[in-house]
Amino acid sequence: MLIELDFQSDIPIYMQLVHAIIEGIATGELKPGDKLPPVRTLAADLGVNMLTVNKAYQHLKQLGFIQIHRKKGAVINSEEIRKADDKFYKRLFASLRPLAMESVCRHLTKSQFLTLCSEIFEEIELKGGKC
Amino acid sequence: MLIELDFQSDIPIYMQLVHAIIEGIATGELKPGDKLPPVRTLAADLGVNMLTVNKAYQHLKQLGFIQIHRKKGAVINSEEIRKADDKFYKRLFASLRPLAMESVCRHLTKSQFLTLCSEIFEEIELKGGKC
DNA sequence: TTATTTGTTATACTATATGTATAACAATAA
DNA sequence: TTATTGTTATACATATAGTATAACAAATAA
Repeated sequence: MLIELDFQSDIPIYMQLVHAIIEGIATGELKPGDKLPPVRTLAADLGVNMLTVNKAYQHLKQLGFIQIHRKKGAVINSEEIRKADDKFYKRLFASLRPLAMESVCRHLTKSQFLTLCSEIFEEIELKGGKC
Repeated sequence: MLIELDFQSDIPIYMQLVHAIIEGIATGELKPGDKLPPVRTLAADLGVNMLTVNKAYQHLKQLGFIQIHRKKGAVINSEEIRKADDKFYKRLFASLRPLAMESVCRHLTKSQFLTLCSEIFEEIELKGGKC
């Protein structure tokens, strides 16, 4: 799995890592039971500190996407465990709201906004994700 | 215009302010030419520091939503100035992507995601916004 | 011209977040 | 037992967020 980091981005490195791995799960590249690389290995590969990778893994664990065992390492969770719950809906809604608001201010129609969203989902389908 | 802040939120206060004002513009509550309160006044009303409000105004100016004059204060820009440009599309896309990815991981279908977005736009329309 | 309003800037301080660098600790599978 | 792996601790640097005060600067209105 190829992970590209943008060290100039205002998005923290550990968050970019979280996003990359979630994208891997969404597209089916990472399947339940798959192992993530050891923190030391991934840190070396990406040229970042071990603790940065560890922070990303902890975050993914918190979100329910992986389980972490000593020695076994980080493993992708089963699909059941990561189902959308009320907490997620609230977070999703709270994230989408300001984006929609600014879009309306900038004269994007509802239709244009939905089309943009559709494009993202089509990209996921193209890579093998089911949605 | 009523602005409610959540001091416990992980979203910075100045950013919550930015969102609130953008929402006001989206719904039509704030129209081109309308004045925002002086930084001191708004800061006092909200119980935050003057510089926090100033930061929000600077951010809104940067985004093209307001103009700031000495003495006259902050004024909502004309609709033309805040049209969506390539920079905004990129930002919007970059923000939507991880949300869509995580949604797919949590078994939201494309259709469910689009419905959720639609609800937000309907809320905007209900409040008088055009989209 | 003068006074007032308003945004702007400067300084200082606190707390938190992000990231690096090292090193040691602890569990567990082989 | 040993090697691997996650975990934790320290220390450090930098940036962000927010508060508190105060002074500066422009522009409008009297």
